[in-house]
Amino acid sequence: MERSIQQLIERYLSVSFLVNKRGAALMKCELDDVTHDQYYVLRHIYKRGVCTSTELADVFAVNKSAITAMTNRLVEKGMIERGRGEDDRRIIALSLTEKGRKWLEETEQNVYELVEAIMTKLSHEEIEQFIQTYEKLAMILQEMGESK
Amino acid sequence: MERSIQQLIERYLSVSFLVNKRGAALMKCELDDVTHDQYYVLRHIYKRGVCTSTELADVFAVNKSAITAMTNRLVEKGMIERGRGEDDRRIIALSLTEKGRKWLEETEQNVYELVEAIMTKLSHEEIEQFIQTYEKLAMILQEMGESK
DNA sequence: ATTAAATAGTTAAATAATTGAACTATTTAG
DNA sequence: CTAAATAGTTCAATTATTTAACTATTTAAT
Repeated sequence: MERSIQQLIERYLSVSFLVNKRGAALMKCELDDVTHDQYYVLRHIYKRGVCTSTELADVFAVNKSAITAMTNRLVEKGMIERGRGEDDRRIIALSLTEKGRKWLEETEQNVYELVEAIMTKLSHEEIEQFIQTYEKLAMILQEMGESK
Repeated sequence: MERSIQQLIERYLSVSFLVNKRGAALMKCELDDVTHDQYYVLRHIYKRGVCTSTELADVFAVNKSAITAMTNRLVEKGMIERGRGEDDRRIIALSLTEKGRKWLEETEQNVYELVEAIMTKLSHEEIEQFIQTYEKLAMILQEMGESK
């Protein structure tokens, strides 16, 4: 393997790990009762309107039983609710409760301010370029996941 | 908050979550018995030669007791060992066993190949720029974590 | 020099995330 | 119309994590 590539990989492994851990730790401060993963479940349902366990399991790249456990906790907390599908009765539609929607909208404000405080230390172009590359990586990973 | 910034934040939250989850899922395939977090503990000790619980807790941004639990498992697996410090007897130096060192060196090969397969779908300059920005973010997060 | 405060690490109890296998209920296809 | 596929749950086990209480050791203040 080429030496310069190897160094890039080494740097990537170290820095991605660091940023994820520290980023999650900072975000946790804004999320009172809700965990980091639960926050992303709520976000996804909010953006979709309704969604299914299977869809969440695909997005999160985990087993469906992990989603069952997480959604159980969110139902207990009164943040989401389950509704049977009309046409296909195997499907259970997950949606935010009023409480869940309100909580998310308020919390998004705080999270946005946190991320903004970090991002604005970089130039607009640098952020834009960074996110574009990140999105390319997301697509590459998606393809690799599907092909397996 | 400015609208374009808000969109960047939204994109960042979505994509960073996706890449982390899917990246971790892909990496797990290479790590047989060892978990994702344990792999990074081993990596950190390998790079440092020896290190302490407190140092790991700082790097991972978790409590020291979380580190105790993780290192216990790694000791059970025969990957690392604990050694009392000579000068300060409170300190316990963590180091890789021969087995741990060999396992890590072999596994790094596979992980590197995995990351390389992803990276080489982007241009060298794009990766370099991406990692540089990532490293800036890491520094910003570090400062924010310290000031709190 | 002795005591009080700080530091390094562990233990224990609780919660959360995750996997894998076995299971129920429903739908689709041969 | 039965067999296979799909959607979701349950259960048992493992891992990661937090918080509070604890032990052992070192540093600092009087």
